[in-house]
Parts: sequence; structure tokens; C-alpha cells
Amino acid sequence: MELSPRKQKILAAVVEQYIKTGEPVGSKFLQSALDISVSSATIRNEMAELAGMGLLDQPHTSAGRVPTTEGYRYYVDHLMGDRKLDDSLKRRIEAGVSIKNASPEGVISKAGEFLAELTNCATVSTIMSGKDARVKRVEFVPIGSRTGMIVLLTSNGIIKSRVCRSDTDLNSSLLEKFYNIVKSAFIGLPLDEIDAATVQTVVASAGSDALAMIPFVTTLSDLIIESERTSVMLEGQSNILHHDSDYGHTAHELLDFLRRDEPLSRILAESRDGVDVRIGSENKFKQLEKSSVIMAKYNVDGDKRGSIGIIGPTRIDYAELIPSVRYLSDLVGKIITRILNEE
Amino acid sequence: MELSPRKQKILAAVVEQYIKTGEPVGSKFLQSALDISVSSATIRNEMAELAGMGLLDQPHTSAGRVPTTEGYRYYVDHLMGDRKLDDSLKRRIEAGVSIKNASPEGVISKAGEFLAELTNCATVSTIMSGKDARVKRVEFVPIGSRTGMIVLLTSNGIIKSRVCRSDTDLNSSLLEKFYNIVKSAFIGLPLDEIDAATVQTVVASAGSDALAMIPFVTTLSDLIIESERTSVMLEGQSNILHHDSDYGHTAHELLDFLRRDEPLSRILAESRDGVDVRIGSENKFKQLEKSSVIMAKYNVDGDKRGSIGIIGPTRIDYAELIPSVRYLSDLVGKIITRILNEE
DNA sequence: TGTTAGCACTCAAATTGTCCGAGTGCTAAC
DNA sequence: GTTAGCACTCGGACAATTTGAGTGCTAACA
Repeated sequence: MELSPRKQKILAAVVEQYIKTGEPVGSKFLQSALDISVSSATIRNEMAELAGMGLLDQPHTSAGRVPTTEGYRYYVDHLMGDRKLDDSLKRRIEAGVSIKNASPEGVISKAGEFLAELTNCATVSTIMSGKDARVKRVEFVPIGSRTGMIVLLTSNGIIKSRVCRSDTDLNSSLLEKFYNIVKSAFIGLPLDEIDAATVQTVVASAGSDALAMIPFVTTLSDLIIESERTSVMLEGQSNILHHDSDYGHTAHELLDFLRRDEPLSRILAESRDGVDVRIGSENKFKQLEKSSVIMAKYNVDGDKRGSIGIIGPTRIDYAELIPSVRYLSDLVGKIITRILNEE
Repeated sequence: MELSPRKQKILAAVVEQYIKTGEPVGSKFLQSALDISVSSATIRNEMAELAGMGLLDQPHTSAGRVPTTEGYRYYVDHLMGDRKLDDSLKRRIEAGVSIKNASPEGVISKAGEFLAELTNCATVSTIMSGKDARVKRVEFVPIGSRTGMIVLLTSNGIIKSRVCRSDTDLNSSLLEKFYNIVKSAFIGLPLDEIDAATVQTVVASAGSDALAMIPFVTTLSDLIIESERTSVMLEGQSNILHHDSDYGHTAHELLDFLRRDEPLSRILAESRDGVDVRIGSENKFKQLEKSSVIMAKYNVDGDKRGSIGIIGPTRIDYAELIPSVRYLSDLVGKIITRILNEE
């Protein structure tokens, strides 16, 4: 679709003004805002054509124009340009995703929090996962006579721990047995090959101490299953409420939707390399038809990937936020890579 | 304040009906709902007196009556009786707060989640803290050549862990040094005596390895400070949105309020023994003036206490929910006591 | 052929007026 | 102390009216 330079200018001005105010944009305003000197009538003619092409919409006959999904799309693809992040923003982002945090999950969740604050949007993120993540190490930290903490390390750098309790007192022979089981049945095993049935088999092999092993093995396999399932982290939910009117006052439906991990992880999984923008009805879920998603994949060590993104109203500031999300996601990838390699 | 039996009946009926429907209650309805046989005019007279006493309120001249804060208060204190929980509900609660969870924090957070689902309210809870909690044990689980997980156990049963990273490679002498520092400077120390300055002192004592110790000691003291600060867990936020109209359509303000830990922990800290009910304007924070809080202290081992409570609209079902909160909080106390003693 | 001024037109939002009915307060009688 | 009856009040729903922003169209112009 080719647009005359003047139409482009008009479309861009409508989009930008609408993003700024949320009010339909009229021809008279454009006349004064645009530096081209034509009358408002001419602008009306142009706008009518843009509307005919499906790029603008009119809420009602006697109102200004509002961008359609296609209008935003044209703006994002052709008009907004690739604004450079200024250095102060870069520094803010770098400070926000502080490297002090030592675990990959910590970095991601910190980044999500920060991005929510920076953009005033809800943010979603997933921890990275590699093609064939495996169990790398398992430690047991005794705590009480019957309790201990199981620590799981996977080959893609995820660390998870959980307290578990046995029904019988612990002793060194039990512990040894546990470590043997772990070594023979878990270490090196791909995460996705573990399910509820695994516990059965493994426990059975423990012979006389089978019963005592159950809580440990169960907890361990729970941990493994959890770290395999790409869980979605959600931050900044309250930002949604602050834009309630932009969502047609159905913000709470959107919130309910965001609380469900499964659709979110589907959306994030679809993200292509680089920044991906889904505007309004481009989203497959109708709960998102008044929202836009800006998400990016980050790469860790070249082969492990995760996503981080923001969800806001369609009239989100694309020109400002797309570069921010891109920069932040790159940064996250780099930081986590560094963490894993330093180990 | 003494009320005639008939006034009591009327007040109770108004409160209960209003809780059920959210609509102002009129004299005609009461006439048919109440089993006393007087005319609606008489009921109107009685209601006028109740209104004069400040127990009922009229949204406008030609509307039914609505309970005031004082009205609810009278109902809760004198009229609603002490309904027994039926066994099926007890069993539901017991199943909800499953004992499978092995850490005190796990139990609390599970209980909070469950209570939110049971009551359709937001729930807040704090982990228990004792008078003089101390550092009980510290473990270091090496993970990579420069990273490890610090595990903290406190005397009141809280377990916290965090990954931390050093700038230099770890070796056994460093580890030994760390354990020595821990033993001499942290073990047995009351949690509240540790602050940022502690790190300075402790690190300084490490001599030549001071620099290498910084990340570990810092992380450890962060963990300690965190476990001392009674953090508030919040669940079921979305339930607030479902009662938006009950909060005068300012649910998002309430939500923003609930996200701030500090006022919540102040509220929970004020709870007396047993169940405590704060109705509408009895709450000191004006963000809660259209809400009621039902909270209870739970006791662990007799000397450690935490709180769990629900926050809902003033027209919450007190008669049903107060016993539930009481039962659940007792249960939580018992379960955690058992966990700690079994260790 | 593109641009402009002018004007009629449309429609949402705000304003006003009217009516309805639920529910009250009051009074006089019981 | 209770009741029936009646006038009264006020919010909510509905329609009619006004206002103003903004458009579409057309005829004239460059």
C-alpha cells in the first residue's frame, strides 16, 4: 500500500495525537499542528480517503478520526522511524536491570518489574529455556531432623529449591540412598522426560526405604516439572487499571485473562526474533482486542531463549516503547549469559 | 445501647437482606420477610428510630434503609450469633490448607490463596514472628565456580535462600572463612540487631579476604533483614474487581492501597487475639472506608504470632465468614506448630 | 486537476422537563 | 401502641431540546 507523502504526514499526526490524548483527532487541529499549509477541507478529503483505505475510523459521523488496527500497523511499519534511545534512558534501563541479582530468574523478574514501572504497562516474561535442558545437580540441605531443602540446578541455569518433610527421621544412610537415586535416575535426564510416573518407578527401585524416599523424590520431581513448564511472570497489573477507559472499561476482564498463564505463554512463544508488535485485533485472543503487545526474545548463550514484553492499550507510545523493550531484552540476554558463563 | 427485641429483629433483617442483595431494604419487604405480624407503617416507625440512633441510613428520602457502620457493628456484636461451621466446610478448609506443604511460608501462602477462593475476598497474611527470633543456621550450597546459594534458618522456623555471586573463584579456604564469620558474627544474633552497618563491621574483620566476603555477607544480611521485616502476602486481588460497585467504583484505588505493604502490616499488627472485625469507617485508612476487614491472629508454639485476614466490601457475610477465618487461622497455627516441632 | 471557502448536515453529549413509583413521614382513628 | 390512609419526596428512566464539534459536499477558483 502506497501513501502520498501528505497522507503519511496526516496519518502519522493522527496516530501520534491520538496516542497523546485519547481523543478523536479533527481536521482543524491537524491544520494547525501540521506544518503543511493547506486548508482543513483538504485535510478532510485526505482523511476521508485514509478512512476508505481502512487506516482511520470514525467513532461517529461528526467526530474526528481514530486510527484502526491497520492504521497503527502502517504507522509502526513505515512512519514512526527508528528512534534512538537517548543515553539517559539507556542508563536508566541499565540501572533498573541491575546485575547485582545473581540468578537468571531474579534478573528476569527484576527486569519485568522495572519495565512495568518504566512503561506504565503490564509486563509479562518467561524464563529462558533451551532445547534440551537437563538436570545438572541436586543438593539436599538438612534442616531439621525430618526436614530438608532440596536444591535443583538445571543445565540451563535455573535454580529452584523447596523445603520438604519426611515422616521418619533422617539419617546418613537415607541421605546416601537419596543421593544414589538422584545420581542414577535424575542427573542428566532431560527435564521433559520427567512426569508423575517417574516417581513411581524411581521410588520402587529404592527397596526397603521406598516409603521414606517418597517425599524427597516427589518434591524433586515437582521442582523439575515446574522448571520445565515455562512459567510466565506478570508484573504491573495495576497499570492496567489506570488505563481502564482505554480498554472500554473492561480492564478487569483483561486482568482476569492475564492471570492465566497458559494463553500468555502461548503468545510469548509466538514471538519472533527481534521485537514483535501485536496491535489490537491482530491478537488472537479477543480479551486483547483493545490491547497491544510489544515483546522481544532475548538470547542467552545463543541457544536458550525467553521472552519479555509489555501489554498496554492500543494507543501505546510505540515509537518510544519499542526501542526500550528491544534494548532491555538484549540487555537481559547479555546479563544472564554473563551470569551463566561466570559460574 | 439497648434495643427492643423487635428492633433487633428488624435491624438484623435489614443487615442480612442488604448483604444478600446490595439494595436498600424497604418496610414492605420487611413486613413479608419478618415473621412478626405488624403493618409496614409500624416497621417504618421502628426503622425511623433505628435511623435516629445512627444504625441505619437512607441513601435518599424515598429509598429503603441501609446499615451504617454502627449498624453492622451492632449486628456483628449482638445479633448474628455464633454460627457453627458445618462439617463439610471444615473439611473443605482442612483440605485447602493442606499439610503437604513443608515450610511455614508455604502453609501461609497456601492458606491465603485458599481463603481468597473460599470467600471471594482479597486476603492478606503475615508470616509469624516471635519476640526474639534469632539466626539459627546458615548453609552455603556451592553452585558454580563463583556462585552459590545461601540458606538461612531462623529460630522461628523461617527458611530463606538466595543465590549470590562472587567476583572471584570460590575455594575451600574462602568457604571456611565464610562459615567462621557466620559462626562468630551471625549465629544466635537477634534478627532485629542486623542492619546495613553490620555488614561493614563483619567484613572488616575478614582481613585479607574482606573483598571476597562482601557479596556473601551482604546477601546473608539482606536475607536476615527480609525475614525480620514482616512482609505481607496478598492474594485474591481480582476478587476486589468483582465487587467494584460495592466499593463505589473505586476498586482500583483500593487495589493500589493493598499493594503497599506498609499500611497493611500496620493493620494486621493491630489485630487483637481472636477474630477482629473492622467495619467501614472503623478502619483508619480512608481507602478502606467502604471495606471491612476480618482478621485473626494465629499462634505458633504459643509465642510466635502472625495474622491472616480478608478484606471485602462492608456488606460482607459476617455470620458466615467470621467463623471461617477463625477456624482457618487456628488451623494454620496448629499446622505450623506441628511442622516446627517435627523438625 | 488539485485546492479552497462556505454551508448544510449529522450526531454525541449536555441540559431540561416530565412522569413514575417505591418508600417514607405524618396524622387521625382505633 | 398499632394501624390505615394519604400527601410528599426524590431518584431513575425517558423523551425533547439545545449545543457544538466536525464532517461531506459543492461550487468556485488557480
